[in-house]
Amino acid sequence: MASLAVAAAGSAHFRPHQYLARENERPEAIFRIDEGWAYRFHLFGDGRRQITALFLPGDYCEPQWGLGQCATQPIVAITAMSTTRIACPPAGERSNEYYQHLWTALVKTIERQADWLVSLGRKSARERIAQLLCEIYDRMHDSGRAYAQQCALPLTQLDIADITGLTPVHVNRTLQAMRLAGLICLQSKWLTIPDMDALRRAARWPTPAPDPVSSKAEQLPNHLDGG
Amino acid sequence: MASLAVAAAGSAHFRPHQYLARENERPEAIFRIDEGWAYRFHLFGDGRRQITALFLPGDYCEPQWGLGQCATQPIVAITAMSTTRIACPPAGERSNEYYQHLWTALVKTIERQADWLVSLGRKSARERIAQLLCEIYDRMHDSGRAYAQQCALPLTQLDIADITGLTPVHVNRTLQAMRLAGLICLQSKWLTIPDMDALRRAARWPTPAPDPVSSKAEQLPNHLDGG
DNA sequence: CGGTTCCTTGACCAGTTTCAATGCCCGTGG
DNA sequence: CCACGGGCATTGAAACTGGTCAAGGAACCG
Repeated sequence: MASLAVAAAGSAHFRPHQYLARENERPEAIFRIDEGWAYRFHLFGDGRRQITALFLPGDYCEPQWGLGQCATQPIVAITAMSTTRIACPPAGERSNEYYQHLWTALVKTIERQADWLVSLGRKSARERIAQLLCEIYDRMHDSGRAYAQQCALPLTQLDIADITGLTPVHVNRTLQAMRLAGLICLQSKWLTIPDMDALRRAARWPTPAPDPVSSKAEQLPNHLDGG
Repeated sequence: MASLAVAAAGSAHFRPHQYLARENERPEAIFRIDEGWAYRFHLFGDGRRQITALFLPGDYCEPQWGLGQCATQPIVAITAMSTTRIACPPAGERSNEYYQHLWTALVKTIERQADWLVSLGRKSARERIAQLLCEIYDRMHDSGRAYAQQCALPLTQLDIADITGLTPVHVNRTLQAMRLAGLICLQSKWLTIPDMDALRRAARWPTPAPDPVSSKAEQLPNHLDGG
């Protein structure tokens, strides 16, 4: 994707666990990620944590700042990162190109979050983890950072737990089961997917359309009949 | 909020359970909702369903169509609806006002989804339902449709289940417990909240910042120390 | 090489689901 | 006017997925 080179204003680097933004802070620039990973999260007073977005190389972090919004959730680096700063111009000086570019990124964010809502709301532990790995692989692939069936995966099991809404212990057990089933191979922060289709099936993602012949009416919510 | 009257092009009405959009359809207009409720959802082949967005009066449905995207998930009306159509102009004819207006709506969507991710990933049944009711009340209040401590709530318990990622049976039990606890009063599609603060506390929402004095380091994930 | 972080495993527990059945409410039609 | 039927709410009992607590071991880093 052509990037917003016009507005580029220098670069920024972050170390692991360093904050890219804190809650209620007004960022003065959007970061285009050239290298490294980060995540957005919510932390409860009692220690529960939920990660609500993953930022991979090629992503904008975060496009919604472009209209002068405050950051609503903190963002921290997972790995060392190198990014390009894209200044947030005042209202009068925003080009159509600027809007369209970030708009596209916003829409992608919404779609990914919607997929995640489905995952957290209705999928089993194995399905959630499979979906996460599929999504990560696809995104790494799309940005040219996957090789053969492999890509980097710098997440700890605790991170995976806080993305998928599970406990680290259960993530561990589920990963082991998936390894045993030959679905994945995961060692030293490196992910190998021997059979992508199998993993996608395990994730129920992307969702294959239900067969219109075999799917009987009674197995669907019957108030979805289209009025 | 000033609406995009400029681009308004007639109105559209829907009956309960009628589709506003189907998957992979390219909508020719955005609907500004004047009256009625709708939701976006994902349906699995095996019957599981997850609702990923709720559209209430005053909302745009869906701002992301404004760039010519396809609908990625179907949307159906909950109640009878009346809406105003807002044409999606081709790339060359989009005003800055158009972009800013819908941008704001997109960002709000992202924030609501992020809150929902936290809810589905880390909250108990009671917290999720409390959060849902808080959010609905707030949104109805903001659009001038709440009176005293009350507002309409045209959702069935099955709908609530598919929003909160629970089973209808458990929603029923949890609602009863909340009624018993005096947190809510819910009858004939009408919601009364005797004590908004109590309900907000039950929802852990909006999240009160953890007390910097009493929150010891060891009860927080210790890799969030800011690098 | 010492300390910290992360992974792994076991035993037990709890919140939520599943299955099944009953009853209510309400719109429809005889 | 009342019987019927469908969707929805309610309840109980049993099962299960995933959570909690606890401890040992491997891997990593300065």
